Amino acid sequence: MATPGTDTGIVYRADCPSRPILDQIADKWSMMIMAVLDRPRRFNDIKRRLEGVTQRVLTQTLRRLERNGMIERRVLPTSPVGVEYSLTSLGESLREPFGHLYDWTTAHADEIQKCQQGYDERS
Amino acid sequence: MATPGTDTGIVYRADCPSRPILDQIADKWSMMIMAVLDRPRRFNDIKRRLEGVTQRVLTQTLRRLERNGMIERRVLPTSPVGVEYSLTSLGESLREPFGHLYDWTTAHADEIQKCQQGYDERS
DNA sequence: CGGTATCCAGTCCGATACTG
DNA sequence: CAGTATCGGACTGGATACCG
Repeated sequence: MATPGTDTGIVYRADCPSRPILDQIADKWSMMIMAVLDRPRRFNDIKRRLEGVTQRVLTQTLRRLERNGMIERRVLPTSPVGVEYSLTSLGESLREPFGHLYDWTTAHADEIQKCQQGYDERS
Repeated sequence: MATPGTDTGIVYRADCPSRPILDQIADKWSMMIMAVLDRPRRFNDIKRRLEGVTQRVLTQTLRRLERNGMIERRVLPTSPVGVEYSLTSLGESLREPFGHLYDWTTAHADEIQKCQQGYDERS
């Protein structure tokens, strides 16, 4: 047995406050939506920028982000009606960590693909 | 209509290289596993630290992380057999962006909870 | 335009049992 | 210890239709 006293690693207990939050925000579409909201944008504008997202999923994700205080939903008094989504200051503050993650993915995309190929050939 | 020339926001095309990567790594368990791997750890050690994860899901997630080159799997010549997981240098480089995200969640946990309460009461 | 409602297929996930 | 195999239910996501 290893000396117990030296083992000080993280333990993610079920009641760890960051766990439910990661559940809510650390998914693909949430991150892409927030990346796209560099300024207020309307529903279909967002939809066009996230190639492949369905209306249903986009609506659901926007609702969840709104509930979590990341974005704000504003109905425009136009005809026909328009709806504009924008980042709150809370959401704005999340763009930076998300940005780091995004930068990391673009920087290491090739390396990851090579790892996958190697793994698949081995197995 | 807004002046088209000024609209330079991000568009996440389907062939954007970061999208499949986010699919693979931006999930709850992956992030928690990598946070826990501050040093090489064995399967059940990891399992104990991620309260609530099932053996099945942990195995699947570890396999995917291994395939993507984030972690390394090493069978220990012990009896009974042991298996040790550790971060690769690629995985190590991801801990920093993940760390930022984690710090953000802990820093804003209260604020998010209040937003959720407000939203739920309004609706 | 920006949704909601409904249906349905595919996927995920937990529980359980078994193995080298 | 560290898995694999299997099964059934829950949840998710896509397609479609319809609405204010």
